Amino acid sequence: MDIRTDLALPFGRVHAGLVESLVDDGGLRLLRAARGTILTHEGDAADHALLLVDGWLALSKTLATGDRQIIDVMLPGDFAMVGTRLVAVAACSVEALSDIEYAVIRPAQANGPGDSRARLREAMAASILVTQARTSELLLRLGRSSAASRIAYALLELHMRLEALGRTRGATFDFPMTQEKLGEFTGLTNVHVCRTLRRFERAGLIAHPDAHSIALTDMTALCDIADIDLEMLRTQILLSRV
Amino acid sequence: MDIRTDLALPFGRVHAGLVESLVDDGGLRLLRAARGTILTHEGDAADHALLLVDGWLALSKTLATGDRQIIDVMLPGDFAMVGTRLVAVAACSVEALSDIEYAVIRPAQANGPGDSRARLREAMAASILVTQARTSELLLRLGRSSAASRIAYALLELHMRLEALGRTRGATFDFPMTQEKLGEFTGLTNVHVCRTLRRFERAGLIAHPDAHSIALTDMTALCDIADIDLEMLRTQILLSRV
DNA sequence: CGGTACTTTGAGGCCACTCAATCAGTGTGG
DNA sequence: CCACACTGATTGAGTGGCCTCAAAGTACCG
Repeated sequence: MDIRTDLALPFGRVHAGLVESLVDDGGLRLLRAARGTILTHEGDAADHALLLVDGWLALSKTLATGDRQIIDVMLPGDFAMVGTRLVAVAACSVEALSDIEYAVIRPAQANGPGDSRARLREAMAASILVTQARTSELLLRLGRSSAASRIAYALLELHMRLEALGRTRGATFDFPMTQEKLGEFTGLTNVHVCRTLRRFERAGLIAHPDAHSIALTDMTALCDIADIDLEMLRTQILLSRV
Repeated sequence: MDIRTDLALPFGRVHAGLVESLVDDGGLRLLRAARGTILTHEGDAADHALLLVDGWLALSKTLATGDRQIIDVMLPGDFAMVGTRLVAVAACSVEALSDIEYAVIRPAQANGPGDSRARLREAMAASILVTQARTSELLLRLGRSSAASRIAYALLELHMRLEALGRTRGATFDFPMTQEKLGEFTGLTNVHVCRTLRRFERAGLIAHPDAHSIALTDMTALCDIADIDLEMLRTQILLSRV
């Protein structure tokens, strides 16, 4: 299946085929990276954006103590502003959570003339706003919610976003993150993530069809734990009110 | 608010006198609100932005349980995207932390022609990026830092931003937030904020010249606790490397 | 088949929370 | 001018959620 045509979905406005037309322009070149690759270290010189075409990717920040926090998980079709012209330094590290396919977007490319460039700018702007909404929501959870609530929220958010991309099989989806990474995302230790997931599993809220998949078997209960209004989440976090 | 075409390309400096020239244009009207006023509730219909001219203002989100998290504190000169044309619903509540003076910016106004409008769009785009940087940094702290570290960080960030505005007297500045609000900002209870502040005060890290001011009397120690690189913070969070 | 990365489970400890009482400051109406 | 209400700060006692440390267990891969 060709992911690239799905790019339009989360925004409702970006036309299918955006990536193809940009590639055809000679403006974008698709790159690959293996799981675990760190594309950018925070603090590196950077004034570009990334377009993730396939796979999962994490934006994270690190304290001097070495503790890391994932700021946002990017899924296929998402943009990330790694650096800007104004501050040409990467604010976050960028790490591949799975094998990925992506493109680097340089300022000159986004600023170029032509219809496909204009659509690219629109898609980037929309993505920035959605990223901000997701980050705010995560901030709320980290500040105010229990471990169970945060993990339930993370799972539900990812399921919902993947569903909009057509990458779920019912309540089941591929989940390339380790418990360690899920801990970095939810502000917990890998040990406590494990305990919480096992608890969910014993309670019948989730299941592990195989090692790299997860199934949300009782989404109502999970929503309850996560303190989520699904409809609200869909419009605000996903922009999928089309 | 249609900033989409501008968002892609950041973006010059905000010129002094921007507000004045906009007001003179008749495009903006200055409004006032008293401390404690909630300008917008999250979920309200909204497609406008705010420009804070004077005072402090908080953007916050609330869980169904009633727990609130302040996402960002706005200081004079800051913009907040309350809603966008794409998602015409307020993602955050907007509350005055002090008596404030502000202006509402409607999409038509920001999109208008003229040099001052163009500068307004630039300033808004820059402000969005800086807000995102601040939010990410806060997220890192909420996920990974102790109470003392978070509070030290909050105080240092606010001092630094106020200093850039010329609103500090050395290490001292007016601080209109209650301990309750500081707790909402740092993800702590008012009780624990109190304990931590008293501990700082006894250790000589901060002082209370009067009821509504605070002095950071040992900034080096505070930076140490907050795990901050001051220079890094200045460039990334403040954009003041000029 | 050894090595490595990841998961799982137990034991124990600490940080921040809750509940609760007191104190200080500020404004308000009689 | 004082009594009262109300908001906010302070401090104590006790609890619990999540962390740390540690040891097995499991899956994958060369």
